[in-house]
Amino acid sequence: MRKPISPAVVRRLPKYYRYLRHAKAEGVERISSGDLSTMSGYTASQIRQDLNRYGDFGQQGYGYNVNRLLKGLEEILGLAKQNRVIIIGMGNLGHALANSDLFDRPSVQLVGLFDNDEMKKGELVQGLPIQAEEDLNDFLDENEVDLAVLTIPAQVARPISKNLYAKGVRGFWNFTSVDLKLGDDAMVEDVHLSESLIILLYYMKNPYDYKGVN
Amino acid sequence: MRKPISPAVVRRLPKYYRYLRHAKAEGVERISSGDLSTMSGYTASQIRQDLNRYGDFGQQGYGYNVNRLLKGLEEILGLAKQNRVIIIGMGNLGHALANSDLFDRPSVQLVGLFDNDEMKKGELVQGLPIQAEEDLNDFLDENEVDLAVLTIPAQVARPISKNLYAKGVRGFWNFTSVDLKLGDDAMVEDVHLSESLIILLYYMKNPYDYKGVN
DNA sequence: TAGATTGTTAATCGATTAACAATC
DNA sequence: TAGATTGTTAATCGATTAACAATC
Repeated sequence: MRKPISPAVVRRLPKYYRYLRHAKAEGVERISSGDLSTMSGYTASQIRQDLNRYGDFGQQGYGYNVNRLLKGLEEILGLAKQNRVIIIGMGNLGHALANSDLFDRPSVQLVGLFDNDEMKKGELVQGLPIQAEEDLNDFLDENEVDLAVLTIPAQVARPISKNLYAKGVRGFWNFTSVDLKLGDDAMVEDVHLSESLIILLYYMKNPYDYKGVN
Repeated sequence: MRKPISPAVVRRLPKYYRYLRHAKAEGVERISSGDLSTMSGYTASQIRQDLNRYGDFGQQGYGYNVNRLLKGLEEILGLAKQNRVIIIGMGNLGHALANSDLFDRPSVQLVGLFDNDEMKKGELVQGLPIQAEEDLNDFLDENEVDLAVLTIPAQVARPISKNLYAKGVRGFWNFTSVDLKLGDDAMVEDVHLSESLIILLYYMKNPYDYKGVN
């Protein structure tokens, strides 16, 4: 099997995807690594290296066909696949995510919302009723769930995530400030807002260390 | 002046801070790089390298004094300084952030909330009234603002951020899917939720590339 | 003192950039 | 064909790890 692809590369892929969608929206049909470099700030060399790991999307003397590369990236990024998603914790952040456009793509389909607050039970968000957390296990037994969004308090993050994992959930979008400890086949993507804000404070205090975003 | 510190190091600092706070909460008074390694998954060697860039927090044969290192990190991270913060865009996400505990620290003080929806004008969130965006310029003229949280639609991100920059704001916590183009002395920290979710989908599709969080 | 653990240099590893032949 | 631009190797750069002397 091919060598694992480093996180550095993986984190650039959604950016390439975004720039390409932008180019396409502007009617661009073909694009060179140089063009993408101008848009993204990455070097053309790096962009060619990155894309070349995944196949022969380019053509010498021509560049990349925008549609073809977009299709390729959608396949690579897993956007072609459908994932069934639940949100655990319907506080302000859970509501914000449920109501955002993040789950408008077919690749991520919201199928359940859960909160342990009895008052919220039955409230409709995006057409889905908020369910009690005590109903979670039954729900997981009866429905396939691929991905869980964790917008719960830090104290309950470990036990709830372990339970979800035991019930077969393998994708975790983790908004809690806790490092989850799950099996090797659990995929965890952290959004540590508190750390992100602290990093901004650091650079405001130490602008000398700031290299610019990207 | 010292060599600029790489983003890789900077992004680990808030984690060290979190682990230390956790250790302190459990009554730990001194801690070795080996202990921190167990907690964080980073190598002890790397932790010593990182901390050593900022001063002599450790002591041979003893390790690090938790309180002393915490104090040091607070200073380094800019948590000792007060920053005046406004949120632009009081949709679901703006509300969620305003109501979160992120702004409970003295280092980040919420001083203004803005939204262009007339219906929201005057609504109190955390004791602050939501103001119309047309009042933003006056507000910026009369009040010092260090940091702006951008929870606005992508289309208006560029002009609004440029305006804020022109009025002296230098810290930008950017939740839009747009790369801001501001002066070199603007510090931008992006939270690209859409990209974060796509990265999770990528790893769910390509678990072989996943190295575990941290 | 003996044991523990840091500070710091040197070695290694990996990621980025440069260069250019291949080729459309 | 001439020009453009990729694919890909080699060179460079930077970050991580290993090792161990310093020292508490």
